[in-house]
Amino acid sequence: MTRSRSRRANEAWESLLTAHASLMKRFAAEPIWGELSMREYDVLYTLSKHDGPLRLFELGRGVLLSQPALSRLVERLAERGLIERTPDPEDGRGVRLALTEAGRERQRRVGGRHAVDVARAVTAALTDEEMAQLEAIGRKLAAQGAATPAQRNRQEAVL
Amino acid sequence: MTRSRSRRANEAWESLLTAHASLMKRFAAEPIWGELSMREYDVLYTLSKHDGPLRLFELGRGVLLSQPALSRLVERLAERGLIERTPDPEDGRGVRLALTEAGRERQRRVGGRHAVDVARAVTAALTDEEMAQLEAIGRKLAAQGAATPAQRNRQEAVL
DNA sequence: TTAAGGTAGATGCAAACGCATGAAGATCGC
DNA sequence: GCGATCTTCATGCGTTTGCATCTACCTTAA
Repeated sequence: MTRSRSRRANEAWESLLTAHASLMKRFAAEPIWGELSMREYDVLYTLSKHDGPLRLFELGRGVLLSQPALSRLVERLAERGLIERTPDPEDGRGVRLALTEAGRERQRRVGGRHAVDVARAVTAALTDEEMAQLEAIGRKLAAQGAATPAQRNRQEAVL
Repeated sequence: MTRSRSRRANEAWESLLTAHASLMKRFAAEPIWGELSMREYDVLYTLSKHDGPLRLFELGRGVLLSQPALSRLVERLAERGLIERTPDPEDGRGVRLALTEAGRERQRRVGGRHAVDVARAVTAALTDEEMAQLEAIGRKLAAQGAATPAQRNRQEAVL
C-alpha cells in the first residue's frame, strides 16, 4: 500500500470523526430529548428498527457501550416501563428485549423531532449526491468494522 | 424540502453513525493503547495537531465531552506529566494547554500504531475516490455542526 | 454421559461522567 | 468608571461507565 493512500485513509477517518463529534454536540443540545439521554434513545431506536425481539448482545453490536453498561442501561429502561425483558425460551442464558407500547410511543415522539433536526443539518450541508455517497460509504465502513479478525486476515491474505 | 430528501438525509446520517460505532469498537479492541483511553488519546492528538497552546474551551470543540469532564480529564493528564497547564497571560480566566515532551512522545507512539489500524480498515473498505468523497463530506458536515444557531437561522432565512 | 471450553448476561467496585453551581476575570452599556 | 451580564474554568454530588469476575447455560468431543 502506498504511503499517500494510508494518509488519505487517515484524513478521511478524521474527517468522519470531526463531523460526528460536531453534529452529535449540536443534536444533543436540541431541546427534544425529554427524559431520555441520547444513548437511551439509541437503544430504543435500535429496538424499533427490528420488529422481532433482540438479544442483548445483538443490541450491543450497534451501541458504543460495554456489555455491563448496556446491561444496566437496559435494566433502567425496563424499570421505567419502556422495554420488556423476557427470558429467551431457546437459550437459557439469553434475554429477549422488546419495546413496550410506552417505549414505542416514546421512541416515535422523540425520533420524529430528532429526524427533523438531522434532516435540517444534513440537507443544509450536503447535496443529494453527497448524501447518497455518504450512505454508501458508511455502509462499506460498517461492514469492514463488523468483520471478525479471522475474516480480516483472510481478506489481507488475498491482497 | 421534499419528504424523500429528508429521508435520505436521515439514512445518510444513520449510515455514518453505524460506521462510526462499528469502527470505533474495532479500534478500541486493538492492543495499542497502553495506559491511554481513546478519549485521552483524542485530547493528546488534538493538542499535537495545533502547534501553539490551546485553551480548554477550544479543545472542547473537538472532543465529545462535557466541559467539566474535559476539565478533569486534562487535570489527570497533567498529573501524569503528559500535558502542561499554564495560566493564560492574556485572559485571567483561561488556561493554556500544551503537550509536554513526554506527552508528545506518547502521542506519536500510540498515534503511529493507531494510524496503521485506521489505514488498514479504511483502505480495505473504500476506493481512493470514496476516501476523497468522505473527506469532503465530513468537512461540510463538521462546518454545519459548528455553525452557531444564529448563523443557521440566517442560512434558513435565505432558503 | 460427561468433562472441558465457550458464550450470554449480571454484579462488585473504583473511575469517570453530566448537571448544577460557584468563583474569578472579561466585556458591554450607561 | 462602574454595575450588570457574559465567559471560562473548577468543584460538589449523584449517576453511569468500564474492568474484572461470577454464574448459568450451551456446545463439542471423547
